[in-house]
Amino acid sequence: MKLLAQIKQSIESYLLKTHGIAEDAQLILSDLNHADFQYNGALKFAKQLGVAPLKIAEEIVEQLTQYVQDVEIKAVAPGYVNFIYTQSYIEDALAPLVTGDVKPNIVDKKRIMVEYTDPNTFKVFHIGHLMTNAIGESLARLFEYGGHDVIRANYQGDVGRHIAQAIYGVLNGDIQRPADDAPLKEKTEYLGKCYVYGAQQFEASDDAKAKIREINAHIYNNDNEEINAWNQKGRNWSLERFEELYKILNTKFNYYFFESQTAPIGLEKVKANIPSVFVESDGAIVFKGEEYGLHTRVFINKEGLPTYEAKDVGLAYLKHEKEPKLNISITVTANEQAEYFKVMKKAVECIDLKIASPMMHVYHGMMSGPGGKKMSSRKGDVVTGESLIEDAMERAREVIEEHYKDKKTAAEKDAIAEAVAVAAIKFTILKQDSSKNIMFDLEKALSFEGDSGPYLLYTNARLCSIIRKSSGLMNVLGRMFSAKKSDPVGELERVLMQFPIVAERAVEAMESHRITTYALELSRAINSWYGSHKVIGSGEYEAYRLRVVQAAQQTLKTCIELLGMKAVEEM
RNA sequence: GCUUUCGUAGUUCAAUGGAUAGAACGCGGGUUUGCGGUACCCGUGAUCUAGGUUCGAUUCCUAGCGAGAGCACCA
Repeated sequence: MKLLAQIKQSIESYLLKTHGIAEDAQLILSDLNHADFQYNGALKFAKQLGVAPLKIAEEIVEQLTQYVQDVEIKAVAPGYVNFIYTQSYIEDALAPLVTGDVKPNIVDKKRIMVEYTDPNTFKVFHIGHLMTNAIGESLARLFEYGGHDVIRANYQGDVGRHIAQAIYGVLNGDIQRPADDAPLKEKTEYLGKCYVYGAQQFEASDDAKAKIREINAHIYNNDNEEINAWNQKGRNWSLERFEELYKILNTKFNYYFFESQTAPIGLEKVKANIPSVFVESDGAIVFKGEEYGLHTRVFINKEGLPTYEAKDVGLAYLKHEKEPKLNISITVTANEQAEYFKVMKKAVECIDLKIASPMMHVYHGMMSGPGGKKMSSRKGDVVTGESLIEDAMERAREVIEEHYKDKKTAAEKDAIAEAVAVAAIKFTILKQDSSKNIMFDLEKALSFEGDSGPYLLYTNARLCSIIRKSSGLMNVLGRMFSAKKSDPVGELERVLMQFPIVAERAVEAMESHRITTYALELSRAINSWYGSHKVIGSGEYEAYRLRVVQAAQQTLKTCIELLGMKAVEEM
């Protein structure tokens, strides 16, 4: 927003000229009881300059008052500079909010790749994938909103021991195979069961362990027809099923990378850097992280096969080959990989600094159930990402069915139920600082009351309903507006004005939960306003209030979409 | 053991080193002829402990206690 940028710049130039301080003057939100926003630099520099903070604040106010008329500026003890928008400025500022033209003020545009979701063929899509997907997608949307160039990538595991374990299960387990024309979901469930069986046998029996190793070697060498056929078939089933899920989750990717592509590249890069970076140890090729305060990890195992580590080295090269001009290359995973990622990145750095420098790890906490237990895909007995989506949809369908009875077609109701279910799940994941662990309470996530995804959608739908009912008026709003009466600016208008500052900070800090928190606050303000302001039929206030409704709806919709949800107009 | 992340109402979460620590659920009490009550309003209640830095600490530093995660051929 122009005004904010102008104020920021004025403060910066004042500090530089008068006090010789080069400062990135951050304007921050204030408690609405005090002001709309504030600058706290006077408190920060008072000591350093040997001047009373209030005096500096007063000087800043004096400086700014010369240039700026749209806000009231006050210096307040002990040294805050408070800014309060004028009524007329807020009335004017509603217009760009209505059209959605408010964008964060990000100067430094970057090219950013975000890699997220990363499920493995033959395995179920579990809750961790759901989390990574929700977080990665909302980050990507945030970056786009901030004006950055965004590339979405998904790195799917289609080789490795887990496949061998699954195929062992297919060939040796006594598990009912689905028919050729069975739904994809049944097919992938079958593969999941085979994997669980194979993984259990791997631990339980030396004979199975040997056979699985053999199968794994066959996969890498591509030299056994039956194994190849199952590998192909299972891979296709899984990938097609994942696409169904991505669609439900409102995600699309620009690039799909596969471990089968990265493995040979990684193998070659690692081998080419022995012994300068990697060394042989106990029959394996390892990277000694201890020299950098990290730990040692195996990149090529005894059998000469690349591990996850080597494949990730290959992935780094593959990304660079496809997108050589990346400023930032983000990988979103669970925090259990935090230490791993440091070692892997350091190894890539030792090979080629240029490849490693954009690499950045964004990790999220682990999700646990109300019992506090880790949710794992290895033991079988778990809530999966798929089952969670299904449960949520089923619950949402009941409510929607109850609400609409036979007023809408089944397809319409289904679409609404899907949007509500996805919002419920994503909200739970995105409502808090994502690096912390998440306690997932199924009941609470699906609840339609209080802090929840459905609450945001409901608020939006309420506003849409008013807009629909006033469609005739909307067209003439522009010319009616200035001639009619406005309400005194209240909480809702002022919360709306906070959006640019919130969005800017969310983009810079890469923190989607700031959008969630704001969306909740906005929704509360909207519902509260709704209770005390009649819109349609409010006579001379109608035009102004409709504009407030439009600005609020547009802003809330933007928030909902930044979180990767669908802002349905009815629910 | 080492490394790492975290510790805020009864519960689940907020708060660039700044003003009276902000919500939701729960609990108690209210609001309807006005556009969607899946809403709104009022009340209730919290910064793990001990030091330190600072005009000022939930935030930064140190130690302790407690919880999660990682630490060699899985991903």
